[in-house]
Amino acid sequence: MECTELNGKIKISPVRDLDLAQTLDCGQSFRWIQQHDGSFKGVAYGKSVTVRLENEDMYIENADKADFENIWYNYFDFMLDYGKIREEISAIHPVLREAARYAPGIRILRQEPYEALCTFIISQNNNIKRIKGIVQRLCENFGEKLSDGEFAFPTAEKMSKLTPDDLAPLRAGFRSRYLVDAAQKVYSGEVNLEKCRTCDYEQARGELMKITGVGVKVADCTLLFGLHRIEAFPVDVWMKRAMAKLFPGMTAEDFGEYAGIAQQYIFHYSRMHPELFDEK
DNA sequence: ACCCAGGAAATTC
DNA sequence: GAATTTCATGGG
Repeated sequence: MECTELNGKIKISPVRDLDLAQTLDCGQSFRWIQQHDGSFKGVAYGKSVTVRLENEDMYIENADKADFENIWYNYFDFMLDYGKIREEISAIHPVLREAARYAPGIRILRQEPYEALCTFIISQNNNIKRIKGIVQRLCENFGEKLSDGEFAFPTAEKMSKLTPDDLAPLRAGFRSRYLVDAAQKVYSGEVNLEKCRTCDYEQARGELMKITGVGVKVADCTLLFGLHRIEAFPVDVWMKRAMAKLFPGMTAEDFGEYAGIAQQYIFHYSRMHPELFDEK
């Protein structure tokens, strides 16, 4: 994989096993917006960029080679061979093979841990469209304004000094006090996110669940999408239905060390085929 | 008006 | 302890 830089833009090639819509708009990140020309505009790690993919050529506007090496190579998880992983987990179950074949361009992003934590706190008993709106208002109200007018995700330090009432403009409802609690525990060090990257999985879950508003599912999403624990297997309402109907008798452990990637194939496949779950 | 949304806390049994 | 209700908000 080569990265070349030309006037404020980089080109990465060849890029395989990536589809921007499947990856950026599949409910793991809430900050990417598809433009009319098919490209995606978003902010991560305090950088506002526009990303497009033409065959195996990927272009990132407003980035240089250093950004690629420090941020985007990791963000898009380019060190993992998803073709090989897809092949491996397709052998586990024929329906999983079908789900993986349906959206082979899904990758698990390496998002900022604190952002993943907050966005999945917001996600509870909520829908993706409204989650995006709340996250956008959170950034506009409390994130650093970037040079192009976009906003970074706010820091735990900034949010730790707020009250739930300060978050009223987000219209996040009962989740506001959860966000403040998360910010305070992360900023004070009572919850150590970086430790959760490498420690025992159950221990990591327990660490995150010290936060009010974080249960098993939000903890698993934080671990998968923010700390790249790809063995994590978050089970939401869609996954509950999918497991009951498509994988009866199976559990997270049956999906192996790449369970989180399998989960995302299954989640996306299920959402795109709601008719599978009609009638009881 | 009713039901649901990438759940978890609070209350009740 | 396990099962049920409640929690804000918005869209279908």
